[in-house]
Amino acid sequence: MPELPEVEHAARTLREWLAEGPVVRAEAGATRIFREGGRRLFTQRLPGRRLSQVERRGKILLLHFDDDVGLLCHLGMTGKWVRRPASGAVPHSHARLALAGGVVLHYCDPRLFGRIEVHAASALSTLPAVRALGPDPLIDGIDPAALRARLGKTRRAVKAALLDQAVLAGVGNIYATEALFAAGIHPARAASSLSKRQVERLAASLDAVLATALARPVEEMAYLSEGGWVDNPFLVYGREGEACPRCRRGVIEAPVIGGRTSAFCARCQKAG
DNA sequence: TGACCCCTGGCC
DNA sequence: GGCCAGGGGTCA
Repeated sequence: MPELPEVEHAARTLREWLAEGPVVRAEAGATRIFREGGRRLFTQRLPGRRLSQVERRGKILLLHFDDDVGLLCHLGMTGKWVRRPASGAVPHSHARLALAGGVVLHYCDPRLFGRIEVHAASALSTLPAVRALGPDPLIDGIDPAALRARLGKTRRAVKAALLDQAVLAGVGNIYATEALFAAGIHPARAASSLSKRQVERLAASLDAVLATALARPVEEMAYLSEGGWVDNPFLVYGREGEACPRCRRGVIEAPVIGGRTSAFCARCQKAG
């Protein structure tokens, strides 16, 4: 999926699109995107509602509508919202919001790993899935001391720990990989073994990597392009076998850590 | 804490 | 035809 920068972009886009007018019709396919009862609530509660706010917490989108109607949307791996000027066939469209004026917003998700839930808008921020999230780098900032406290609790690989949404909300496989490279930390290092200085470097690297991604033009955001990105914008992610862009002498290795493909330069990122 | 599973599509 | 994929949930 989309990680924090891509979900933030989705939030900004939805904010813009939903300002065009109230929902006049809501349709939903019988897919597991909706958990029990969610599909019926979606089609019944959304019509007539006007958006008041779009929040992003980590990789979770929270849409607030009037009359206390709320949506929680997680894009999973391949979920995205697309806007079409009129109704018509859109591949993998599982939910639709037709707006006054004829525009239709489609939630498309080929792999069906995403989810949409209907809740009271006033209850969105206290949902268990939201409360379980750690600090959000964009909203709360990354406090090195707090990050160190959380990483210090586990001997898991630091790469795996960074993917834990209770540690930092919104960081995913790509940006964890890139930040560890920027900080010169081996992804398999035990999280609790990092020094104060290393965690400070990691916090700064996470900040920088996410800021760079947020500043990237929309059309270059990886998850938006149809067949992957045209030019891989990352330094080590997806570059197995290439020369290290920093030292030029190491070769990028791509081991699986914590069940996900990582990438690092063994010369720049010592196992310690 | 790691293995496995959920799905489909794109690429080699 | 097999392998891989940015998500997370569950189970032992």
